[in-house]
Amino acid sequence: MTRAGQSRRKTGQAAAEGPHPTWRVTIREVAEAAGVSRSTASRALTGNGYVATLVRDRVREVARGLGYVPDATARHLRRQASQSIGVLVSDLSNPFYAGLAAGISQQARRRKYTMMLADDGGSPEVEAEAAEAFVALRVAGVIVTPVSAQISDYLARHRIPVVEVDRQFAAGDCDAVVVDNERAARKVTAHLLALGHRRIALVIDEMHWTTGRDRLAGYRAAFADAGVALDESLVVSAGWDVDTARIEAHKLLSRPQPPTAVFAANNVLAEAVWRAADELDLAIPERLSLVSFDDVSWMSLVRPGVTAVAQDAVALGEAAISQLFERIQSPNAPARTVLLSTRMVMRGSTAPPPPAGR
Amino acid sequence: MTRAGQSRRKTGQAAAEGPHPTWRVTIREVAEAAGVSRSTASRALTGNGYVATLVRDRVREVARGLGYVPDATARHLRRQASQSIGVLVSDLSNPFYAGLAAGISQQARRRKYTMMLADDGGSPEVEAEAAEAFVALRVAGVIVTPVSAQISDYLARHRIPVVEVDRQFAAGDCDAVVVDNERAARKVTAHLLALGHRRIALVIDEMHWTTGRDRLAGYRAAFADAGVALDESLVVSAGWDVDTARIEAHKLLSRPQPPTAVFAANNVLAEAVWRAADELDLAIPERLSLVSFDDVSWMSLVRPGVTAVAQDAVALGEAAISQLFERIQSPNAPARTVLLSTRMVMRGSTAPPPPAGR
DNA sequence: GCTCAGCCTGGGATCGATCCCACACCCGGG
DNA sequence: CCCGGGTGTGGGATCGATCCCAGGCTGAGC
Repeated sequence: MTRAGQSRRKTGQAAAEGPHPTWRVTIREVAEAAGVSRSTASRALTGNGYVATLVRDRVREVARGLGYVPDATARHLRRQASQSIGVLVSDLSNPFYAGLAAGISQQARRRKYTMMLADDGGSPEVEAEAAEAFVALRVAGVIVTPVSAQISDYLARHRIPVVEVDRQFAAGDCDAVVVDNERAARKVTAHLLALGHRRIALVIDEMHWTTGRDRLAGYRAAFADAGVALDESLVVSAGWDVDTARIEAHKLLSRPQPPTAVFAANNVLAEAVWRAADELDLAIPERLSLVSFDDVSWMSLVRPGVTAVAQDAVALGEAAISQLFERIQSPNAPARTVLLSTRMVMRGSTAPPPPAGR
Repeated sequence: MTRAGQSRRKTGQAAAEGPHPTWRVTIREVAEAAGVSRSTASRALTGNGYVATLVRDRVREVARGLGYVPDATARHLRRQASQSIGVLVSDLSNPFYAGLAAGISQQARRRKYTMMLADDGGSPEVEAEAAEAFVALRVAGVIVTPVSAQISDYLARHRIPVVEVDRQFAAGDCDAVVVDNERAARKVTAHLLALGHRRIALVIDEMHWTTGRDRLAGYRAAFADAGVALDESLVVSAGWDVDTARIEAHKLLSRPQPPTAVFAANNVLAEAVWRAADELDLAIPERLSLVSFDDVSWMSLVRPGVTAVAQDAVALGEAAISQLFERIQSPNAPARTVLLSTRMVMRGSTAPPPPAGR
């Protein structure tokens, strides 16, 4: 068997070599087969500049016959403009990020852009690495759920348009698409307070990024609104993955004075609390009320369903990409933050606290 | 404000222009700033060929100072070898595909490859489009969950290594990583038969691809093994998304002679059946037993948990990528199909049929 | 002193597509 | 008859990085 690509045809040689050429077809082969110059072939295929209709059709026919696919690499190098965008999320296995990526992917395709996707697993080092790869590839723009403040700045220094989604680090310097975390958190906390709960725990991952900070602020604000004192020991940092969070939640729920309600700051934490409650045989909502930020499909599968703040991940992704394209169009417009609305989905996981818990 | 990139520096001019250059730094600027030729700078940065240690360090220092990031586009064009792989899945919002992508992404990063991801939504046209984009980008290889037989052939014709995952269309001509669908399906069906079920429905999406065909075959084989006659009307094509499948499942479960057990051929269908059973107030497992192919997280959150065939999507992705790299290394080795094992996870969703249902 | 090998550097071609520019041709109007 | 505008084509430079090759230099061996 001949090793593929071993023997490259001499340039200038006739290009007719059977139905399946030994080597990748370039515009040169197309031009030769059609009996025109590379320039003419290029014009015929791209549609830029004058070409006789007859010639254009012939060239296109020949190109199709040879299975010619223009080399995007070469085109981008010459045009100095790439047709791909970079997308950087924290965890593809999390349905929220997966939905985000799905939305972006769909819209990118509609605009004839390809998507480079990286998953940083929440690590700033990996994030930086991925950003460098995007710079190296000269992507047209990047959509990122940032885990460090440096990333947007780094990309901006390299003149790559950036849109931050979900979280926002470079407010004012960089476009962003986020939801009103504070407002939504305030509303669900108020809901629990209105039901009569006083010992409401907040299970959260971090409290410095916009998501964590604002959800915490909303939770606090709801207490202030209701004139209820807040027990700071009920704000629990529970880590990033289900397993560690489950252990933390377990501890929280087995305290001498356990909370009567839990507000989980995202879907992973909600899953952890759900599992912990199950381990401890704490009936929801009779013994424990639960609300979640981020509505994912399992929350409507379990009984009772989990009351949650729904943010449409797909819509978030779509908004991010349209923001990105606007930015690409007008690089010097002032930075803009788009605020998407959330919806509170009432299900069965909340009820007044048990008498003993008051 | 000056429009970015408007005024390009004359080549040959001194490169020292403040901390943040107006334009993207190329190897030419680095070379000039370090007082060497482009060739030497290239050798210094890549480490190929002779460079004096002193010079090398100086060039690297300068490059770092200028924030030089080599243009991957140009490098690939010259080297005729790309550092990205293409990944094409059917639906990123489905946790199975998301997990697959996550596994691939992680391993790709370890090998310093970037990942182009496309989501074809199950459409052969979109799949073909994406494949063409991958060819245009001259990716080093492609991992695909195929929806048509043409795709692998098309990519192969363009000399791009391909690995089919989950489903397999081009058996023998193309590497693949799959699970033993028939065996697993046979086992879970046998489990239901052993419990005493006779009216066991198979809710499935399609029956021509390897996944559908083999799961169906396994289901059939289990009946044959048990010497039980199979009611063909219990094999139901329920479509691709939760909503249409839920409607089909609803119809199935409200038949005059409903099944006492359902084998759902994937996680989407299992969700649909679960929801339909809930709508009809059919207690699981008392009135209806349920098993699923594909174990996703909600199946251990609901009560009772869903008995399922677990296939590790992340591991599948990792196997696919290592297979792909072997293929890139030795393009002419014979095609290989890797069979990953599955695990049957017993939970509470199966029980003997109700007396009336026998 | 000369040669030769090994070290080190720079010039220029190259990858594939694009695009500017020069030029050729045709036709109508002055 | 000549000129100019519109149409159509090809040559060659270009994008940025790489890499082959020629050639300069040094030092050791004869």
